[in-house]
This record gives sequence, structure tokens and C-alpha cells, in this order.
Amino acid sequence: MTSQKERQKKTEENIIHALLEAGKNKTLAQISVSDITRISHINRGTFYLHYLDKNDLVNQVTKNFNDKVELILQTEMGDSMDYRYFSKDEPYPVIMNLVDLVAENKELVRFMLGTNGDPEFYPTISKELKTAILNDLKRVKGNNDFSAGIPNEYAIRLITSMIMTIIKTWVDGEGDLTNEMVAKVIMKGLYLSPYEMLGISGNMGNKKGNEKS
Amino acid sequence: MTSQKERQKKTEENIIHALLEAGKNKTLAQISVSDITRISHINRGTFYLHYLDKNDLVNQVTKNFNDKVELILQTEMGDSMDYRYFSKDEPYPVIMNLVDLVAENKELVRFMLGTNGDPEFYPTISKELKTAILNDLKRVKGNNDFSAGIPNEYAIRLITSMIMTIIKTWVDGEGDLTNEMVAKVIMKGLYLSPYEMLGISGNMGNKKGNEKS
DNA sequence: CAATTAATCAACACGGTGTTCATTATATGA
DNA sequence: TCATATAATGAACACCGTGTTGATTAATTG
Repeated sequence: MTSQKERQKKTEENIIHALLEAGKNKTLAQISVSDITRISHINRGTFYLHYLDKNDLVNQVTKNFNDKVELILQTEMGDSMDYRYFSKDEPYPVIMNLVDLVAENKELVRFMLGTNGDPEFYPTISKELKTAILNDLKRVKGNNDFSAGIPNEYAIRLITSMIMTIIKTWVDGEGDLTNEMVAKVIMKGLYLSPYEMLGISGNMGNKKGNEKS
Repeated sequence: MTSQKERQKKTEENIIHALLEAGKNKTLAQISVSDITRISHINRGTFYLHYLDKNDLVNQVTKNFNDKVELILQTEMGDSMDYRYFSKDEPYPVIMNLVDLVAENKELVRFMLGTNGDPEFYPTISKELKTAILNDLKRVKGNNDFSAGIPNEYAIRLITSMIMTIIKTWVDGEGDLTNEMVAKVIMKGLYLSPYEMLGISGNMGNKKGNEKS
């Protein structure tokens, strides 16, 4: 029935599941290999047959996810900043694919982005996003700097943090929003200012300045 | 010369300094009490005369900072969303005070917000900001929901993450921006969309929709 | 100078780590 | 089916950081 590889795979799945389970009560740092093996009813020695240590486990799990993110960014990013998507009120394919990926790994993302998770998770994905966005910007606007009074580094970090914040809000929440709804929220996050989102005098601070009084 | 209290205070300052020093190479979780006492040339037993454990140390340090944040938010928030500041191109006093506070504790904030820092640091300040903003919104717009197609929870989290991102970018960077410049960047973050910041067709996705096809 | 308090030092049991080696359980394929 | 791999178990090991204790030294106070 079960091959040797399937047997190993099942053990590793148990280990990963136990990691996420332990993560409900403890920080990643507080979780011990002993915790994981206790929860997964696996011998502690067995753990070390599969992973070098706890860090190795976490690295493999997160790298697996990050690779999928990179794949999406590298293959789908070309369509971003295409105005047609706005006129159709459709999210960029990149965005849609990323959201779908998150949906497929919601528990993992919730844990890793959460207080108990891996502090490296957010920065790693953030950096991937940042690179992809920068490439597209250069393609659209040329190599020069593209600031409206705001240093590039700030502007780009704000975009990535906007995307990450929406995703985090989504996985943290009750999950009532569909994938497409979340993708559309991200799209709005690109062309709406915070005050516009809140319905606060959308034009009071337009770029031309306002000398009403 | 040095009183007993000053003696103790100096020891605690050494401990805190050693914590930040150790944080340059290790995660907060990886830092051991032994690390801290080695760096500060203090007996390990002495550490336990001042703090219950490593967590207690971190909690005291962060709580001290967070209390100052709350004080600013509670005393200065009233002026926020006052249009006059926009017409004068001046940052809200709240923003200015927060930026000044960060400037005074730059190394601490850099560490705590960084990958090696306390995973609770960001969420705690974020929650404080969120509460303050919500209170002001209710004051300005009444108790109802204030969405422009974006759920409230998302919109408010986006504002706080925008502020936090700018602050993190600042403390991470070379520090070339002055306090006032950073405060102004935050102000722009309130009424500019990411695409507007990057100088990308600021009106292509306005709220009325664009059916140019 | 005597009393008080801060800091040091050595020793302790405890718990998790990563490794080892022998043993048991399961799958493979001739 | 049976011998052979290989996956998983179980027990033991030294190592390291923890948090505590009790005795000692150092510094401040009045």
C-alpha cells in the first residue's frame, strides 16, 4: 500500500502539522523539537532523521512557500500596471495568483505572519515583492527615480506593506472575503489613498496643494 | 558620589545596552541571559536581582516605550484630521511628537521592529495607533462605518501599517531625513495613493470608475 | 565605624539539544 | 514467501542555559 517514500512523506506532514499546532500556543522560538514530537506522536530521534534541527524544518517549509511566490512573480508580473485591468475592474493576474496561493496555505501564512511565527517570513516575501515591483517600474517609467516628493525607498516599501497588510488582515480574519474580493481590495490599495478609503475629503490634499484658507 | 539607586540604575542601563548589543548578532529568542551578562560584565546572579527573566527585561523596556506612545496619542490626538495642517503643509502635532519620540529611541525601535526584535512590539504599537485613529474617526464621521468599498478593518489597518512602515524605513535607513521630513512623508501617506506617490497616472482608477475601454 | 544594601561566586536540579547505537516495524522484490 | 533493505523506536550520553540558593565580598549610608 504505502511506499517507503509515502511513509516518510506522511511523517514529515505530521511534523509540519504538529509545528502549526504547537504554534497556536507558543512562539516559534519557544516551540521545542520535543514539543513537536510529542504532539505528532513521533520519536524525537525520528525528527532528526528528517531535519537537521527546528530551524531546518522551518526553513524548508518557508522556502517551499517562498519559491512559489517567486514563481508567480516571475511569470505573471509582466501584466501588472496594465491600465486595462482597471477599466475592467479586474485584479492583475499576479495579484489574483498570489491571493490564490495564500488561500491554499492559509494556516501556514497565518502562523508565519503572526506574532508566534517566523520573523523572517514577512521580510523575505516583502523583498521578493519589492524586487518585482521595482523591475516593473523601471519597465514602465525608465530607470530614473519616480518620486512625488517621497523618497523611492519609502514609496516602494509602502506598496509592499500595503499588500502584505491586506493579506495579513485577510488570513487573520474570519475569512468571509473571497479570493477575488481580496484581490480587488489590493487593487484599490494601489490607487486609493488611506483618506479616500475612509471617505475623508478625498481632494483636500491633492498634489497641487490647496490654498482655500 | 553614586547613590545606591544610581548604582542600580547604572547596572540596569548596562543590561539594556547589552541587550541591544547582543541584538546585533542574535534573535531576541536566541539571546540568553548569559549572553547579556557576559557582554555587560555583570554576574548572572545580578541579572536576576533586577529582572525575573529575559522576558521581564524585554517587557519592561518595551512597556516603557509604549506608555510614552500612548501618552502622546491620548494628549495630542485631538488635533488630527484638522484640515488646517494640510493647507499649511504642517504635520499633525501627534505625528510630529511620535516621530520625535522614535528619534529619541532610535536604536531601541530599530532593534525591536527588526527581524531580531520582539514580535509583539509592532502589534502593540499598531493596536494603540488603531484605537486612537478609530476614536478620531468616530468624532469626525460619527459612529457609522466609513468605507469606500473597503471593509473598515482593512482601511484602518492600512493606515497604521503605513505609519509603521515609514517609521521602520526611517530607523532602518541611513537617517538622512530629519524628523520633520519624516513627519511630512507620513502626512503624504495619508492623502496620497501608492500610485500617486510613484507618479503613475493618478486618476486612472478614480472612485467613479473609468469606462473608457 | 557599624549597618545596610548591591554585586559576586559556586553549586544545584531541571529541561531541551543533538548524537549514538541497538532494536523493532514496515516495505520491497527475487 | 522470505531475505534484505530502510523507516521508526527507545534509551543513553554529554552539553548548555535556566532559575534558585547560600555564603561572601564590595560599596554606600548615617
